[in-house]
Amino acid sequence: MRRATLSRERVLQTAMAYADAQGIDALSMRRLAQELDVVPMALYKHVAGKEDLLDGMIEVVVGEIIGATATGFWKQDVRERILSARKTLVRHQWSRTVLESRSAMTPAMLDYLDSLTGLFIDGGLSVDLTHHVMHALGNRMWGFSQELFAATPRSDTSSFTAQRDALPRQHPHLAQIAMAAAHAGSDARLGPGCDDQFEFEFALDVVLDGAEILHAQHWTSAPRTSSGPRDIRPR
Amino acid sequence: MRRATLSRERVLQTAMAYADAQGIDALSMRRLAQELDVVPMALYKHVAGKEDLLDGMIEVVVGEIIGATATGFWKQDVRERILSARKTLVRHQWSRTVLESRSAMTPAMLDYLDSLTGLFIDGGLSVDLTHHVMHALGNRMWGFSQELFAATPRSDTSSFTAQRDALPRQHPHLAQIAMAAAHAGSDARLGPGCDDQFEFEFALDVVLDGAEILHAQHWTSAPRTSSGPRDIRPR
DNA sequence: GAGACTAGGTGTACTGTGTACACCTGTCAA
DNA sequence: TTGACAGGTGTACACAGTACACCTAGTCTC
Repeated sequence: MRRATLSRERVLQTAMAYADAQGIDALSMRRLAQELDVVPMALYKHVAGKEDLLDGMIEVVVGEIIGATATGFWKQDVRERILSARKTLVRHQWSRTVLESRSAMTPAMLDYLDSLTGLFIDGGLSVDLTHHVMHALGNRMWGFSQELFAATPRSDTSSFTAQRDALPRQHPHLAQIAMAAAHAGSDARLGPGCDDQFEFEFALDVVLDGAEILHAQHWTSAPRTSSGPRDIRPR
Repeated sequence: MRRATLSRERVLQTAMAYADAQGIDALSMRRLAQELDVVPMALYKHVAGKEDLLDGMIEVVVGEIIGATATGFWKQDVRERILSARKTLVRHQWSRTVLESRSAMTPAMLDYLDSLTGLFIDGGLSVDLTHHVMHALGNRMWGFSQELFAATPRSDTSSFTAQRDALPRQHPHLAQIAMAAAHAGSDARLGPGCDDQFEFEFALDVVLDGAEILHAQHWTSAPRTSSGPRDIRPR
């Protein structure tokens, strides 16, 4: 008589669907329970708590990332793997925020990380260089970077237009960029004028190309002088 | 008779000190009020709400970033400015999280952004290239990147050591990196084995060096083919 | 001085959150 | 038949942010 009985699986799936539709902030234990036609505390039989719920959701998302077929070229393989990760994470907007908020790694995250690392090492990069390039990738390895410009200037409604008009005077350089982007993009605002996908790939390629150069130069991390890889120079 | 009367200034300062000491999660309107020997609602006469409080705190932190003295070399200027930002943000650990959670820009953020942009443009980089390089920097421009490896594997206490022992088998590539880092660093864990500052500067330099190369090549963004700057090649 | 205005601290109360804990109930093994 | 147990229920608590009505002390004007 019970409606399709609960399970961790079903809890996670419903939570994800809800977060997809209503946003991660709208997802509370109570709402989720309601969504499942169940009393809030019922969830705790399948999930240790909210933290565990979020961990579980991330686990599912990361598990959805499909591996790339090896081409033999590490750079291309890494590129495709990360763009594939991006596709997955973009389907679930909330995962960016949640992933960032997590402080411990889940098994699926470790798997992804390890396989990505493997692409570099198997491609011939030194362990040393691979390590630092992974750091350089940062969260980009998950398929997103901080879309900083997505943050529009303060929208106090009142001061907004004022600030917008004053922008060229107060922030001439930002105005230049905004206008250039507006020329190629949709409208004049700082954010939506940018092509997220393009920006992402640009940044990704800067890092991968840098890695390739350092690799070709047999770069090795100095005995921690903290001066970085300052030996890349054009020509 | 009133103890040193409240002010937005004092509210923000106290909030920052509290967050510095107790962490951002411990900071609630009620705790903050208590800290100021005042009833919670008193804060709302100086701050519109919690969001505004956080915005204000960020405003102060970002305002603390000191400008660099121009050397005439854009790359070095940018580098120093960002490392200076890093120094400031590192003093207030919580600012990383808060900055990321903000969805709108505050005036101080716009100022910083504009001045950073100016360093590129005044250095001779095209507006186009500057734009994309800013994106490539991402949050690194604020002095932090996602310290991904800071997240240790699940610490279930029980499964932790098990997982640690099994790591070389299940995640051979991560194990390689961990061992290499342990050799140079402190202990064998994935996180603390890394020198945060070094990693940060490495990543920063990869991006800046990439920018320099593209600049020297008179790079220009293709008519949005979304294929990125794939024309950097060693030799 | 007298009254009004006001900036700013107070008190109470409401909604929403995560979750501890005791409880009930249906299923299945012995 | 029994009784263990997996899993859904109900109540209750502490904590969050904040709306709203209130009080109070200082200042400004006549």
